[in-house]
Amino acid sequence: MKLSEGVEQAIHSVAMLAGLGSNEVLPAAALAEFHGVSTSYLLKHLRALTDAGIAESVPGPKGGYRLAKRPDRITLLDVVLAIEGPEPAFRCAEIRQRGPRPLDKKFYKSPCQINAAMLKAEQVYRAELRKTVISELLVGSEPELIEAIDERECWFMARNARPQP
Amino acid sequence: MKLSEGVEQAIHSVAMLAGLGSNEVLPAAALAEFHGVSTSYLLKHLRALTDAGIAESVPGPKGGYRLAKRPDRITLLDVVLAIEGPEPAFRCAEIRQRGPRPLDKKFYKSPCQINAAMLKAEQVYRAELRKTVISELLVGSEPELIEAIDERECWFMARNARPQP
DNA sequence: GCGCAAGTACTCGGATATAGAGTGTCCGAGTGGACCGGG
DNA sequence: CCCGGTCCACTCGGACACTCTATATCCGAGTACTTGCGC
Repeated sequence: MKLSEGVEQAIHSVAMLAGLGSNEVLPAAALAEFHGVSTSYLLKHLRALTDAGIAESVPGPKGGYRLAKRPDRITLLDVVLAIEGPEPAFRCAEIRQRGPRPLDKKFYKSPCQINAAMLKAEQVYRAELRKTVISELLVGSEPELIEAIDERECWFMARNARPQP
Repeated sequence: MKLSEGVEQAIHSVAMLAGLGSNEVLPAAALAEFHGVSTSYLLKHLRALTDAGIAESVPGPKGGYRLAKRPDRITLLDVVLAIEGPEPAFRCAEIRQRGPRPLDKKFYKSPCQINAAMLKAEQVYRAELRKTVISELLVGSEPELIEAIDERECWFMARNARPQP
């Protein structure tokens, strides 16, 4: 059980896009440079976010990415599912009916207890992720840290954010 | 985010071992046959369970596996961690400090909000898995199903379970 | 007949190949601005 | 000087290699039973 690194990149990117002014976009290359990751690889995940309706892309020069929804309407779960896919982590392969003398099919209508327990845990997991929205992520604990982060991001935004007509 | 299939095999195997009488063992080959999976691969996971103190192995002819603890003392989380490893699914690579103009090191003492939120969700997930113990898995909803499963398992046990002197 | 010892069959244990998904990269399609020529 | 057309630079989009983990397999170490021999 391991989430792909793309999830971390995607969440950070979404958080960054949340700091954009209205009618501003940020190119994928800038996001990649800011986080020190591969541009082409990040593009793949940004596209996944676009397909999921979280971000939207503007092609051409002066183009880039921006959020498609308000930051307080995007949950961590939305981003995770966009990158990792909607399927649950635990897939019951029904190995209980693969051995010798399998029971009658009618008995396998309801999922086995193991599957139910695992899925229940994952529902709780997802519910917890659903509680956190992107806009919450910006509030840190220490004022100094917030200020430093804001200063750095603003500096970078001023260099890379581009107004969209 | 995908749990390995070994997790499912391990849980089913532990549940099966829970049905053994005292001083009885079940060979890995029998467990593999019952679930229709590869014997050698299941052995790897059974060894992981042994290393984790969940099961114990008896070598030699008439040898096999049995639980090392009472079934009501083994949680689903124990099995999952034994197979998947103790590391959390979300590993923060601290990409926030990899770009240009990184902040002073002192600011990165505390984990970022994203990491905190993801880890919190995983704690909830684990807590939910901890609630379920192996012995609970045997109780199904429909009496007929329980009877049929018991009948099949007893038949298989009679064929493969081996008393240990 | 009894005891002992070597052989054998069966078990788990660890090291070794293979497959698939995650990771990283490249080239092509599309778009907006810039430049140049004509009116 | 103003307008239109062409060219170009920059963006995203999708198709193509590489790498690492999960999967599957094989061979070796150890043990209890079996069997044969000697006493």
